[in-house]
Amino acid sequence: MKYWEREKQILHLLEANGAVSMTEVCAVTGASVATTRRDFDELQKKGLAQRTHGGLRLPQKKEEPGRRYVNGTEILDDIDREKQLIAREAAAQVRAGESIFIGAGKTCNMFAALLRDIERLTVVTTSVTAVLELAECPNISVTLLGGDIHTGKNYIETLDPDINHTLRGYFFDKVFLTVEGVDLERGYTVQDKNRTGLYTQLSRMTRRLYMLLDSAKFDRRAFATMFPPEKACRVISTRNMPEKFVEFYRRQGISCTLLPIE
Amino acid sequence: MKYWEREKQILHLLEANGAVSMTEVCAVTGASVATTRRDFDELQKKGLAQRTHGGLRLPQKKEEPGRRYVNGTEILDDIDREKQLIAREAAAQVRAGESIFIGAGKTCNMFAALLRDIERLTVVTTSVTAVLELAECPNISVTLLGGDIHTGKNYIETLDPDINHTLRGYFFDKVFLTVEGVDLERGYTVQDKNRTGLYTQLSRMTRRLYMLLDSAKFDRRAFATMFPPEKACRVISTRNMPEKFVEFYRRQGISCTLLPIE
DNA sequence: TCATTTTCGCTCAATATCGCTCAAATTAAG
DNA sequence: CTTAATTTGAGCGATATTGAGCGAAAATGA
Repeated sequence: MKYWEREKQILHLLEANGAVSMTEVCAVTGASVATTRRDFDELQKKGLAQRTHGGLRLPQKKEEPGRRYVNGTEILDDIDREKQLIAREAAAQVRAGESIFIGAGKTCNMFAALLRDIERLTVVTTSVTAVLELAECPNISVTLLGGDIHTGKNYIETLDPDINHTLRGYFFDKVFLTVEGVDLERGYTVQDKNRTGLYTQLSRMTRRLYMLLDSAKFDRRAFATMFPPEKACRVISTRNMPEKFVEFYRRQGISCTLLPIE
Repeated sequence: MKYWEREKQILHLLEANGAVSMTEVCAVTGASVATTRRDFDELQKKGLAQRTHGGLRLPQKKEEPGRRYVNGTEILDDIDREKQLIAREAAAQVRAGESIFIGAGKTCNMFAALLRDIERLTVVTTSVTAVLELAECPNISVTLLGGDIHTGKNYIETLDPDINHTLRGYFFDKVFLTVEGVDLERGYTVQDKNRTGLYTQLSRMTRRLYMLLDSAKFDRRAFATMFPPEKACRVISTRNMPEKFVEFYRRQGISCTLLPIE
């Protein structure tokens, strides 16, 4: 019997019972204890199981800090479904060879995860979680702007009040941002005032500023105002966008993509 | 029998069972082991299967990009056990209220994960993976230096050739670094030359420069030289450190902690 | 606490498989 | 029909896997 057959059987037993004994496995696979021991070593080295005295058990999945951000693109509710649709539409706008900026937020994480196959892409971001989605892509050059670490519910970002020095000399084909709220009087608002400087600067460094807005953002006001709603060049949202916003963007001549909810 | 016929049969068997043995395929296709071996090579080169000893199996489900870095503190082998010991000893050196720098590497990730309960800690780092370990700690102020993203086997780091501007004005109580290799003639060496500038600068910005060295580092040379071995203030390693290094550090009067392997 | 039993880690020999080279066979081209 | 190119099969030393034995460490039970 070959190794992969034994491995399959062992893992099968493991998933069924949560743990298996050495003798049990030997009986099932027909291999000697020495071989089974080596198999256990192998499984442990792969991180698929954990050795104990006389057997093997499933690795206890510890919910360590920081771990949860790695599933920051999971779809958990209806709003997340909207975010996913918006992210997909945004990713369809990106072409090979472009230079883009990605903001911080769950929509932006989802967006980043969809860019992996685009050739010769240059990405600049303040989102540590977006970096995780793209770090291993050899076709993508990723630059992370430095600063103090701030955590949101679904993302980690860097914030630097003096970031504008670093940005000098850059130009982006497209900039993709999310915000905490949009309001027709106050405009786009975010929770952290240190973000307003960066985002305002970015709006001057590109000709295509995309705002990614799910329906939870409308008529909400966060602490700090960034810029008025007509500053965005393009808005990507869903058909859940309130009528008065649709009306407003249309009057301002701002291209507004309203995706159908499946 | 032609190649594509065998290929079709092999793939069919693979999809049915998840894996096939060499002899099994030989029996079915009627070809010799040498030919079957070549077929296996071909399938692997095309990415349609993965070779193992004695057979072929389906390519294991690729874990999503970024995911693997989140388990960047797992202990998988003896060297990792050393790293964990070294990280624990290093963490014991850190006091509440201090300002420290953490380098990039698996040892540094483990080290960072052990700092979560220290009060009023200020951490500066270039390691994105270390940030993940500390991001959610309200008692720790984390600053991530910006730059281009580079990935190692167990870590993600930022590299910026002009980083020294950003560092101006900082002072660290302690700096914790790892390297790719130590050599008595060449000193500490790293793979990426852009790291040497930062690390050399750091050695001037603290009175306590700790080098975290597991036994895989000794007598290895990486591409770029940083600084001579006597530049470190303190070395944390294990009793596996070769005698000539022990001797060297002792003669230089460098404090050298050699942890017992459990 | 101490003795017994099981399990562990290690080494060593036997076996199977691998990678490689070279000759034979088949196919393709002139 | 001849010749070159490709594919196939076999042999051989090197490497990897396997199973058994043995002393040490760990779990078990009185």
